[in-house]
Amino acid sequence: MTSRNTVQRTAIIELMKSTPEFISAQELHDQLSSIGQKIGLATVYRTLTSLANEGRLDVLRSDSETLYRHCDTERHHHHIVCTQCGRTVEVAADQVEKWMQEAAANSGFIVTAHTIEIWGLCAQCQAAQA
Amino acid sequence: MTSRNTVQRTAIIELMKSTPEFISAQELHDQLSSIGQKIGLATVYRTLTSLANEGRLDVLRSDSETLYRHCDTERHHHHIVCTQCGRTVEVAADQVEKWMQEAAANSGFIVTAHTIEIWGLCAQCQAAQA
DNA sequence: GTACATGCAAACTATTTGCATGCAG
DNA sequence: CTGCATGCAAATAGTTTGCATGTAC
Repeated sequence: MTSRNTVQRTAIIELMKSTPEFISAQELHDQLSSIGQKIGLATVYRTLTSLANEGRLDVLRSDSETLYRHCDTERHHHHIVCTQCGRTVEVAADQVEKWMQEAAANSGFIVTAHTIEIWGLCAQCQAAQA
Repeated sequence: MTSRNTVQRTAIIELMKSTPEFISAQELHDQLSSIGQKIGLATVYRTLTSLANEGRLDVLRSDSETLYRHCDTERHHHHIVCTQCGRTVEVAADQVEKWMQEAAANSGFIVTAHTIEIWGLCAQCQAAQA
């Protein structure tokens, strides 16, 4: 459960902390390489998986790849992603969360995990399209 | 937009209609093969993708693979999947749908697509676990 | 000193694509 | 007959893994 404090792991954690958007393992690896941080792609994958398991990263399964983002442990939220420009905004999740629990309870289920992904058009792109 | 009426396409549609759970392209291919239906894996992928685009199949992105299920076009709904036994129940989505539109509107977004995936424990598996 | 983390390359999985052939319309 | 659908095999993309080496503790 306690992971070792290696240069690579630290570099990943720091970069994730300063990255507000979701990012793929490959992008992360590219960025680290471009700033001179020598690190193997496999290590990036291993570390991201480990951090996600520890709950330190949010995971988003996009089209064909897995995206990670520094997790704001304070509050749980979801995102709306603009399919045109990629702009992302957060959405508080309290209401849905409650709805889910209730809906599940109706069928005798207990909710243990969930993902909500919302795509749409942001104001700018709506205007651009008109 | 109008697809041709081939034996393979028909076979896939029929099998999907009689399959209540979500199923992967590979499983579908296996089943068709096992009942003597000769069909290429690539065709299964192509047809499933096409049917999903036409809105005739629901798509669920599971762990590392994509699952498809015959779509009940009547009403839009989501699912709760038991992580233990795989049992699946449907959940009407009206409320969440509305919540999403509102939440999006607050940020100037228009919702164009969404996925909601809920995992949990069904009554049976809760009991088995206790 | 010892076990766990890393790097590299090879392996793997799910899916996609190029191209020649078949069959629906 | 004409073009889209198919089958096969090879290609691809993202991710995982085996193994030798490095290093945190």
